[in-house]
Amino acid sequence: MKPIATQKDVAKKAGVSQATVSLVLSGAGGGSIPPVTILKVNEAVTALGYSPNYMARALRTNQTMTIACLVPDITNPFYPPLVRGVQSVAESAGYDVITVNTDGNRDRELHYLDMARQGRVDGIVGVFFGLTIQDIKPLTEAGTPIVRLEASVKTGGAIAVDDVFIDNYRAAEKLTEFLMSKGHKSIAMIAGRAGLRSVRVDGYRKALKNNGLTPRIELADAFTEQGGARATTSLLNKSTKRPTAIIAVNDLMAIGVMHTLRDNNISIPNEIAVAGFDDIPSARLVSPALTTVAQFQDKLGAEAARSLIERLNGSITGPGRAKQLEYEIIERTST
Amino acid sequence: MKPIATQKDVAKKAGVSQATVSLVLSGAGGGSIPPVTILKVNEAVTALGYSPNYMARALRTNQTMTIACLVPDITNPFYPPLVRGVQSVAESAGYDVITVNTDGNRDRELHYLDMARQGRVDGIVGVFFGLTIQDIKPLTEAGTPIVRLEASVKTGGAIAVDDVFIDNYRAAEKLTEFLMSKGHKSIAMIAGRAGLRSVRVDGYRKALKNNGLTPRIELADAFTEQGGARATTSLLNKSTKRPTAIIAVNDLMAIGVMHTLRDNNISIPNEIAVAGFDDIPSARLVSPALTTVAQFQDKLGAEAARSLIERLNGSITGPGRAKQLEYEIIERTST
DNA sequence: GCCCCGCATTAGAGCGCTTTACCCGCTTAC
DNA sequence: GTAAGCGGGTAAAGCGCTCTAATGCGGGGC
Repeated sequence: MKPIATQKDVAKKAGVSQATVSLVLSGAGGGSIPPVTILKVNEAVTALGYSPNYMARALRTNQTMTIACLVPDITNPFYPPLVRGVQSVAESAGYDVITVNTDGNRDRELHYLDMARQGRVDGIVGVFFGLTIQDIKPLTEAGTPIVRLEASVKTGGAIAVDDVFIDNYRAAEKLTEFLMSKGHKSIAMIAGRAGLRSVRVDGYRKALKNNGLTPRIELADAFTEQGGARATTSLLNKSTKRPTAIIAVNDLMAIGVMHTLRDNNISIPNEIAVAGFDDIPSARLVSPALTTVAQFQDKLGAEAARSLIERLNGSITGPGRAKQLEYEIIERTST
Repeated sequence: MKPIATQKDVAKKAGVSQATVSLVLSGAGGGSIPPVTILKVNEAVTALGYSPNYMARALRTNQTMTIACLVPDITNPFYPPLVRGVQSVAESAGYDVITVNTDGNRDRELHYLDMARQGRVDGIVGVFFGLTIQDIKPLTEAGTPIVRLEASVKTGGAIAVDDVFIDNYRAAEKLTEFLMSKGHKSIAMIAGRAGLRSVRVDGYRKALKNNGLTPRIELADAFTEQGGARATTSLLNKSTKRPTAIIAVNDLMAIGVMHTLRDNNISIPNEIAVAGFDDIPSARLVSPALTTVAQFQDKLGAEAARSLIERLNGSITGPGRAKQLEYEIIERTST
């Protein structure tokens, strides 16, 4: 078990002081260090295989060059591209990313916020389900930037929290309008009980109302394929006339809808059209391929990381900014 | 911008020395601290909202309570469950997890190995494509445990590197045998050029050879749906007789195979049966549902994390262990 | 010959924490 | 009467690094 070399070891080997080693390595000598010294130090560094102790540096400089990325659940196919987006931007700015799963649970979200208070990360970008602006405020006041990823218009206002969002209200409205433009007059929605999906329900409602149609909302017990399937069964069992189109608040549920319809020998899209949200990879793979609203999660993550880094390097200060990203309705064969 | 409270601040507020605060908080007083002092300190802690500085503690103790998890690409649906498995075990042992994408690139893998040399993480669990045991050796000698996730039998031997693997050689053999038991005599395989998949090809070869059948391997240009689709087109265009079954080395490619077959009006599984590897979520969702080999990535990750933690807390030392995990052939309607 | 200046280098403080060694005032054992 | 023991605490060292202030030194100007 051989010990790891420190600057002190390098200094001894190079015949200079430890301070000089630090100066050479950080490049902060301001040009006052002659090439010969630099050479000696570099030789010693490679000879000993020195690499700087991250903790010591972080303690001293109060900078970790690390950011945290909080997501509810990495196994939900919506999030990996988002995480990747964050990572690619962060990395090219020299930051590392710690990704953590919060399960959308407030306590866990708070726990991970604490990472910043402990000086463990320089900033946080995340999808927060349970946290309010009040939870975040103390952190930003202590100088830790935070960027939120949101599913609807939102702003931190005077508080220095940036928001990057996709206007799901409008997206749902547009998707509903799209179906109406295809001639559908009876459009049902499969929704969940909580969370960010409700703005999608609101947008759907709005679109129907504008056209004098009545909404028909079936609540699912989970945001999963099974949840969507069960809700569809219950919808079909109702005595009222079948809708001609069903929108699910996410693709996973929409796929569940499709399975149930197929089990009931209902043809998609001839008898009932189906659409979802998120454009997860499976959406393209099911048959018929699912019409959905792409959210470009990678861009969302990248933009959030960019915002955070602007705050970190101080090129942006002041009150929270809100940045809206694009969505796109991807028309496939399920409608 | 109010400064974050330190132990010094707490000490002042509680009217004790900073050392006492540390003793109380770490619980290391050995019972020699009277309840009244503990109370005073705790009151001061909550009053000031103190939380310990992670970097300072890590510098002092030389322990980060963090492990790194290296995966090639988090957006590949194979990996998120694996990462989750690692995280859940690590977290319950008090460790945090840094997940990084290496793109299967050796330089990036080396770069992230360096995180351990910098004292940034206590240990590493990962899927290494480019690294050899020689790259890893220096680290283990410096006392940093490493656990590798492998796709075939592998062992670090005398070097203290644990391996957790799934015997894909046997898995491929079994899957091929399964198809033969269904009466298939002409079974093709869609493979990729590199990487861990080759043991799957070898297993397939072995099974056919044992039964006097000849392998038929079509190389794809990428381990993706498109790669599988293109390889299938090229396979179908050959003048030789069509196979009655196709195995792809992963599910993504198998789904590509299915699309191409459908485009050519070839019925699955009547004319050609299809099978894959990995049991990604989409495998269940396509139609017909894909027969595949489940690898239980969550268990794989959990087991690896467990191994690593045993090394970290010193309950295991000595040469590398190799642990084999189960796989299971999931029969669905595509065969 | 003396002073001053700039260059190269270094000593040293200190980031916040853990941990060891030790102190103080007392009681108890011999 | 002296030493050892003990409960309750503290001072201080030091983890590896950054960075400021200070040092030594050679040479040019007077």
